[in-house]
Amino acid sequence: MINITFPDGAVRPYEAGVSALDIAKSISEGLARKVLAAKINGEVWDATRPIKTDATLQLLTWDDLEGKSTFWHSSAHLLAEALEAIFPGTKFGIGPAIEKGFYYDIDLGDRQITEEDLRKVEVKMAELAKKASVYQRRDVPKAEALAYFNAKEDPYKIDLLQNLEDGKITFYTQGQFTDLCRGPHIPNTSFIKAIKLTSIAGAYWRGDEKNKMLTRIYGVTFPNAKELEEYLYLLEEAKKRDHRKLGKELELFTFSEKVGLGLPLWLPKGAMLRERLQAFLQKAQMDSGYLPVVTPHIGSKQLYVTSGHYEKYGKDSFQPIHTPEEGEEFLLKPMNCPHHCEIYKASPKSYKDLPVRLAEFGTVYRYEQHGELHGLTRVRGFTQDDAHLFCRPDQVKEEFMKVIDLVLYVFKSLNFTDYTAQISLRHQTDRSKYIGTDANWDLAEQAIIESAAEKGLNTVVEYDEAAFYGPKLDFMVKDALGRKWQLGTIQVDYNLPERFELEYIGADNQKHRPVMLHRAPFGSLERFIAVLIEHVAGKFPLWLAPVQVKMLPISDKSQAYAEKVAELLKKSEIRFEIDDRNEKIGKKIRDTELAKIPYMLVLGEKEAADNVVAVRRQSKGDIGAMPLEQFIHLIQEEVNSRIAAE
RNA sequence: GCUGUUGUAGCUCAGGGGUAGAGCACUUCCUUGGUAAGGAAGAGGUCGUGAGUUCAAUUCUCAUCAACAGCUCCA
Repeated sequence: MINITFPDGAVRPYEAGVSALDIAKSISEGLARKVLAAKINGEVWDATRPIKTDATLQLLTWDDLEGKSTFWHSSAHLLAEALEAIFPGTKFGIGPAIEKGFYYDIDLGDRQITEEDLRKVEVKMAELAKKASVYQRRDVPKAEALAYFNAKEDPYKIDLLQNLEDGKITFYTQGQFTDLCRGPHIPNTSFIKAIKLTSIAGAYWRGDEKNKMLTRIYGVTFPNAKELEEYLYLLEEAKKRDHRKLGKELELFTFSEKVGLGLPLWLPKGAMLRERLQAFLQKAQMDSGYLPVVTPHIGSKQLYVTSGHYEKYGKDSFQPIHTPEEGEEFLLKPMNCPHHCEIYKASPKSYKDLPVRLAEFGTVYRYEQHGELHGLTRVRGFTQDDAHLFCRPDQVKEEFMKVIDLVLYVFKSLNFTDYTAQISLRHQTDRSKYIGTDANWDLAEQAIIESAAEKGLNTVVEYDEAAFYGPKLDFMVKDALGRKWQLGTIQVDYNLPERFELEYIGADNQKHRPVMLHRAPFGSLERFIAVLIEHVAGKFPLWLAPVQVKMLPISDKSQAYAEKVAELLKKSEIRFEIDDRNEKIGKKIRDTELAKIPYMLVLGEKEAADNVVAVRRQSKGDIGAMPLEQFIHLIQEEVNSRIAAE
């Protein structure tokens, strides 16, 4: 008999050789039907694999991340089985689970696969899934494995086998298909109820462009049809919310080939949105003791040689700007921090002056690879809501906490309620690649961990993810469609104070080196606005909406009244437009609704006579007539409370 | 940067070896209309750019640029 420890701490005896599935059955049949895999002593196993020693057990279902990835990995095998049935002789690369689904890289020889073929493959997969083929695990000696794939003439699997140790090789077979695979897999194919092959793409073998290009088929599967429907709905919704599409429709920004790739042009409405966001953060920063600074868009190359950025990124960046003066070279600034270091140095600092918090909406230029440019999320010129905090080592934690507060305030104000924080620390053992003393690193890492804990953040710790110059905390937010985006970041830096020889005079009258914190709650305005557009589907909260109110005169008889109302709105700093086109009211309302403008005022002779405005709220409809003062009050209330749209 | 797909009016798109079409937007006129599309007329395009094949290229071929998707990258 062996002892199995359950997640709740309960320990129960079982026959040696029992499987997780057997154990699930002993609890309830319903549970057994849901089990996809199991975590045995922290390792994910097949639910059917015999357990021979004492172990801790956690059953994995569709609700667990590992359950899902096992499910999708098994689906990749099902895809392979279907492909082999339809296209005999297909060579297989790798077929892993990914964040949302799975893919399989295949070599079809001279054959081309089309979208229509995918539909056929889906049908075949569904047919094979119904057979409830068991995923059979088998240990295979290396020689036998090589012989198998030699016979199958599959060069990719042979390539994979070269790197595997004899005695640790396993095959999985389901139905007619056998694959080299570490596993684990779901009990049988019948769990896969809903199948969607989403796209075909090229991908190099082992991700190396020197290798052959394989065909990659992406897919996603679900344990029931409803989840697939939801997934398809989200895909469609994501398409509708795409910031590139909405940016064009709502006249927020554009690009011009003449101006250059990845260099966004902000249209008046987009610029208004940007300025509202900046004003919002500026106010919050002012309240938190930040000092605004302004620095130029270029800087001497020497500045970046000093900072070390030139050495690290110089070749891959915009090349230096030359001047008529021989030997002078300038760089478009890729970062604001070196400039800010020089501002810090402009006057001697006492320990009493610290922390010094320098803030700037600094526009930086980075030569992103051509293929990486994407809407506003990856551009070559963008504005960081940057700030650098210069503090004493003993102030790091307190400053960190304050920055966390600021970031959370920003998220809350913009209605991002679901976020996690990733703490990126040094490699656990290898410390060779980091700059700064161990004592300072320990201090900073502790500071981050403690502040995150004290703020009650939902955190993930990642080792070996720190920058060479210091540990960091990144905020990942989930948008309204559940997609994750990395936004704000807080980083500790020991490198730049060293390189720029920053100092302060301590209470001991000795020179000391300050610690620097980089932080950006938005990250970049471009990227943040892109995420915001998709999060709110273009329906900005009133406090950000480029146009808050659209006035719709019923006919030109009401034009004068609209202009009178306009005067008063202007005095109250409300952003409005008048639709004075020769159109009927229904048409004006429709166009304004589609432009996602929060409020409409329908103004006719009736309103003029009663001295009121007839208010209509975007996507809610008519909310009745009221005196103008009351409407203005309503707007101001909504702006001040930063209520989210809808 | 690599691979694939695409490039026709401001936008969304149809077409196709004999120099172009729709809807929306725009202009003018009629209409002065009450809570999601009133009517008519008009204007607007070297069919991404360059070269080749052809009597003839926007259409076919090649190159190039850009967008999109994927891969690699991101201070």
